[in-house]
Amino acid sequence: MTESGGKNGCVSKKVSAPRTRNRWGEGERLRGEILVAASRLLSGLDGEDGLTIRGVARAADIAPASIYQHFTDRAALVAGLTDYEFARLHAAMKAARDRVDVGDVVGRVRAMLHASCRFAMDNPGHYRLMTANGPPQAAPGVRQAGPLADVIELLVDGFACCEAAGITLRSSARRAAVIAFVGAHGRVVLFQNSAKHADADSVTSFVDEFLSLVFA
Amino acid sequence: MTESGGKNGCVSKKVSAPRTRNRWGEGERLRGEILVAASRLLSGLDGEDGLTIRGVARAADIAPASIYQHFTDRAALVAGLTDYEFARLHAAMKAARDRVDVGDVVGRVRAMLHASCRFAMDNPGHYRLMTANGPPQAAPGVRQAGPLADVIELLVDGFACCEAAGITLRSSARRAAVIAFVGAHGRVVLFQNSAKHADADSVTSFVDEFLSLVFA
DNA sequence: ACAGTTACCAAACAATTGTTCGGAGACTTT
DNA sequence: AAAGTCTCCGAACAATTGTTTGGTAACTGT
Repeated sequence: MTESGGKNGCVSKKVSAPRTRNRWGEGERLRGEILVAASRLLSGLDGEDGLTIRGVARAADIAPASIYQHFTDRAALVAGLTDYEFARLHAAMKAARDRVDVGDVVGRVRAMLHASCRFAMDNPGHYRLMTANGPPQAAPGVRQAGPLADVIELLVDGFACCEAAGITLRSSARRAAVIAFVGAHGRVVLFQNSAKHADADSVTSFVDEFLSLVFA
Repeated sequence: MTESGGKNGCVSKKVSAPRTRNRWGEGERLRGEILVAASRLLSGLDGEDGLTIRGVARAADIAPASIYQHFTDRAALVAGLTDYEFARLHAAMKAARDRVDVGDVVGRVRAMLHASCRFAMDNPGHYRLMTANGPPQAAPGVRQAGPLADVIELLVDGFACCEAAGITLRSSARRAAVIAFVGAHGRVVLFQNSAKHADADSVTSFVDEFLSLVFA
């Protein structure tokens, strides 16, 4: 209770005792820093219960009140963080895909799936947050399917390229994309529930086997 | 809200104002009721944040202190609830399997998967709780793989029966079980994230298509 | 140099949480 | 009937939470 003290809170690292510096002209900047701090904090403790306004403020080394300039609510915060994380995943998959030669169509799909798995395994808390909140969108119809759809669309494109290259799928491209993504996701969840986190490679190899099922 | 009041909480149904009845001889009975109440409460709001000691006590219409006779901690409560839910899932799958003729080996596997999907779709909060807490088992080695392993073993048995009946799989029975379970789980998650919860049948049909991939 | 805007914060508010302690009431034993 | 035990509860404790209000410092335009 009184440990906040006011002057010098005896926290572990940067006490931030007097106060943090200010910046000018870019109010939007703090928003990004808040998101980054929230992301880092979510990495530490993987439960979404720890994602509290005050906790984020502590992680970002700012005052709790400062968050309300950029997020009206705690709900808005987690929504913003969810979008942020989805953007990260989307970017990671895209980058992994573009790192593979354009001719290797199935290699590009595999790269995207592997990137997705790695993202999910590296930050389980984020992944849980992303998959936890889907339907409850009170806003009257601006977006309907959530940012998850964009990620899947990435895979649909990849499979469509495979089809265009003459490779036959055992389902439609969209169906194959859903199968692949869903399989990868499920396997990662299983990985996180297994006691021994020893082999992360087994997950990617599983994904490969999975892909061989939808092809051919 | 101030509706808690203090003296007389004006809750909706049974105010439980004076006090609840007592029972005799069976102290273990309340434990079950607590679990049931917690399960029901988790159904209402699907976040695991709402799973608070006081909330469970409110749902069970008992005093918060009464919980500590059966669960030392809040952690112990959620652990107990997790086990309880896994047992429910296990029982549901087993029952669905046994409802199919013993000769129809693939039908039995399908029944188990469908039961798993239905369970997950009917109670998303429970399912999230189950999949959220896997590894952190501080107890020195009584059980290692968690109750999820039992569920998967059920499927492994099913696929093994398929193999014994002469049906060829595209992977080993254990691998096929993991693939099938993981796919079903992932598909359900996707279903929960899709805005329109319209078609629950599409999930089960997806599972069927999925199964046709591991067979043949 | 003055007002105006931007960017941030300290302190307080009401509410809720986990947990503990000392009892009550119902039943059994003696 | 007295003592004992089992089962449960009321009330309090300290801590933490989301959110609001009223500022203060930095920087801008004029």
